[in-house]
Order: sequence, then C-alpha cells, then structure tokens
Amino acid sequence: MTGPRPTNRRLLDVAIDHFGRRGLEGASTRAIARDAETPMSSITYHFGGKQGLYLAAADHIAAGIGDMIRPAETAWEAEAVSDAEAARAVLHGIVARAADMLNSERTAPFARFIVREQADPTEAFRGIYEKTMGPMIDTVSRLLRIVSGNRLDAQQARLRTMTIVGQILVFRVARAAALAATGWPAIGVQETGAIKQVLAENLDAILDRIAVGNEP
Amino acid sequence: MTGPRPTNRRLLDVAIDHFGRRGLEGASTRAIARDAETPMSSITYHFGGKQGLYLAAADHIAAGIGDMIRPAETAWEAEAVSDAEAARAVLHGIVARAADMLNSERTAPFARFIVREQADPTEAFRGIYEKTMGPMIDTVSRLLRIVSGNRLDAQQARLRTMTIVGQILVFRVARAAALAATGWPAIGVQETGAIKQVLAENLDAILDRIAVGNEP
DNA sequence: GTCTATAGTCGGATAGAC
DNA sequence: GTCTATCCGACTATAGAC
Repeated sequence: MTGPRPTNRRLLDVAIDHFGRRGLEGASTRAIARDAETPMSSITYHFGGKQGLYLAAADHIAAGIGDMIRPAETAWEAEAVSDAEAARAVLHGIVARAADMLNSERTAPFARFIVREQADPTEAFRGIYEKTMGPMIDTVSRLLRIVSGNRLDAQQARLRTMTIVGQILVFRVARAAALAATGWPAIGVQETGAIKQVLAENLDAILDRIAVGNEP
Repeated sequence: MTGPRPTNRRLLDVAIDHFGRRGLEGASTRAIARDAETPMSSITYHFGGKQGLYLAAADHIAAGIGDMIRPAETAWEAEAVSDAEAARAVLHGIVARAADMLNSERTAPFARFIVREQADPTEAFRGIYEKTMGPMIDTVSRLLRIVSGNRLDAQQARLRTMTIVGQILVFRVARAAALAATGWPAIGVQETGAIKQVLAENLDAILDRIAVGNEP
C-alpha cells in the first residue's frame, strides 16, 4: 500500500479539510487547488472532477484511519481475549486511544469530514464505515458481551457501544459547546487527560453494571 | 412572543433545513426561496441577505428549543430538588425527554443546523448556546452534583454532563453509523424506546458510581 | 410588501499549448 | 503530466415596476 503521489496527496489533504468544513457542494475546487498550489484542472486530470476528488478523499481517510487502528486491532485479536478481566482492560485501552485520536488536531479534519458526511450520507459513507467504524464497533461490542458473560445480546451490546462512542465523539462534534461549558480555551493535552479520566470512570460504571450477577 | 409572519416562517423553516444540510456557504438563497415559494428578493427585504437569514434561522431555532424546554425547566426549578433521590428522577426525565427530542423528525433540522454550526462556529453559536444548551448543561451539572453529595466539583460535573449529552447525541450525529451497526432501517418510536432503555441503564450506572460512599 | 429583471461575481468543466 | 485560457451556468445582490 504505497501512498498517493505528492501532488495528489496535497490535493487530498486540502480537499478533506475543505469538504469537511463546507461539504461537497459548499467547497470549491478552485479554492482547494489554490491551497494545494496546483492548477484546478489537475483535479479533473487526477480525479475526474469534484465528485471524484470527494470519493478519493473519503477513501484516503478510510485508509488512513485503517492504518492507525489496524496494529492495535490485530494485537487485541492476538490476545484472544476471553475472560472478562482481560476484556475490560482492552476496552479501557480502546477508549483512551480513541479519545486521543479524536482530540488530536491531526485527525480533526478526518472527524469533521466523517461527521459532515453523515449529515446526509453519500456513497462515500459505505467505504468509511466498513474500513473504520464498523470493525471498531464490532470489536467493542464483542468485548462488552464478554464482560457481561453473554448476558447482553448482540443488539444491546451494539447500542451500548454507540453510547460509548458518543461519549468520546461529543468532545469533537460539540466542541464549541464543550468549551463554553467548561470554560476551557481549547482542548489540549491536559484537557484530554481530564476527559479520559471521566470516560474511564463512566466505562467502569457501565461495565460494572452489565457484569452484575455474573460472579455469584 | 408572537412567532414570525407566515412568509418569514416558511422561509425560516426552509432555511434551517438547507443551512443544516449544506452550511452557510453551501446553501443557496435561490433554492431556499424556491422551496419556500417566495421570490429570492424577499430574503433581502425581510432579512437583509443570506447572512441575515442565517442569523435569523439560528435565533428561530434558539427560540423554538427554548420554548420546548422552558416548561420542563421551570417545573424542575419549582420542585427545588435537593435530595439525591429526587435529582436522579429528574435526570432520568431529562435524558428521556432529550432522547425523544433528538430522535424526532421534527427537531432533526434543528439538530443538523446546530451540529453543522459547531463544525466551524460563527457568531450564531453564542445565541444558540446561551438559550438552549447552556441552561440544559447547567441544570444537569447541578443535579449530578446533588446526586454525588457535592463530591463532584463543578468542572467534573460539567464534563460528565457532556458525556451524557454525547450518549444521546451520537444517535443523531452518527445516525448513519448507528443504523449500519444495528441493522435498523430507521430510528422510529420502537428504536427510540430501545435507545432510551440503554441510556437509562447507563445513567443509573454512572449515578451509582458518583454516589458511591455517600450513604455510609 | 411583493415580484421581475439584471448586474456582477464565482463556480466546475474542458480544450489545447507545452 | 502540467498549466492557461475560456465557456457557460449558478450564485448573491439590487434596482425598480407594481
């Protein structure tokens, strides 16, 4: 998997930023080309047009996030988690890592693009979901079921997974509200630490509850 | 507080929908006017232009949501909640109500607009936050502190409030992912019920944990 | 207050030089 | 492969009839 060529890569990075902020229709290929320091016609040449660039941007995101989480994923698989205690530890690791990812400025454009895309989803969503969110949700759901001693059915586990995702996502999606509520000027390393602590406590609370009655 | 005139109201409703889906720059005043069945120049006449319409749309949302939550809010205030048990009950009520609101199709355009606005916030955010999200976050944070017997400080309570908001918000913001994960075709009354049950269990789990050690 | 007509700008696409 | 020049449609704003 060699990455895209320099010109294309610059175009893709800029495109993700613009599309994430203004959406497919709102973004302008002229502005994207200008920021990428390349003529507008190179978009047509390399990607076939605006829509092609959008889909390529989505693929680029999916590949990028996939590369980020794959090592961790396979490590978890390798552990062949089966007992509840190990599952809890892995879940804590995933949540902490996800919180770091979602709050880092490097992945902010990715997050914006994905959230924007869901406001009204296009065909680009399928690829992003299958390569990034889907596997993550599957993994977390499986771990939740292990913690519950299979008391949770698959559907309940998936719903609960979404609520855990939401606890992390809110600090990205509703960042303006989070800053207003906390009085923080920005979410940096220190603030991410405070968030992670609350997330860990909430996770423990939820895990305790779904595990209730499993150790009589 | 009499509402806007019919033409303006139609314009505002359509504008919220368009702005929420495509953003300020992406939306077109032509398309808005067409859908509202009014000439484009009426936007200039009534709102001074595209930006004026955007700000008016934000105000309209703030007023609308404010009207929705104010009766409930004042009812909670009137109860003068002070003991933990009452606070828990009120919190459950708020979460259930918020879940209903966020999943109803009627408020979907509002939610889209607000989330979109936060992707990069304009001056419209301030009004929305102060009239809708701020009071809600304050109320929930105060109730959490009551449940904790004031063990939580204000900042911790606010962070935890955001995570609770996130659990509800995720089903609106990441709806496409939620549908893919659950296999649901849509989020209707039945699905909202399942979500609310999980939210209630998570809330109880979190409340149990922050209340730990308060009844020796 | 409501609507039409138009001015001026900016959008995406593309032809064709190099 | 890279870039310039150009086409044409869509955009916002506005002047002015009614």
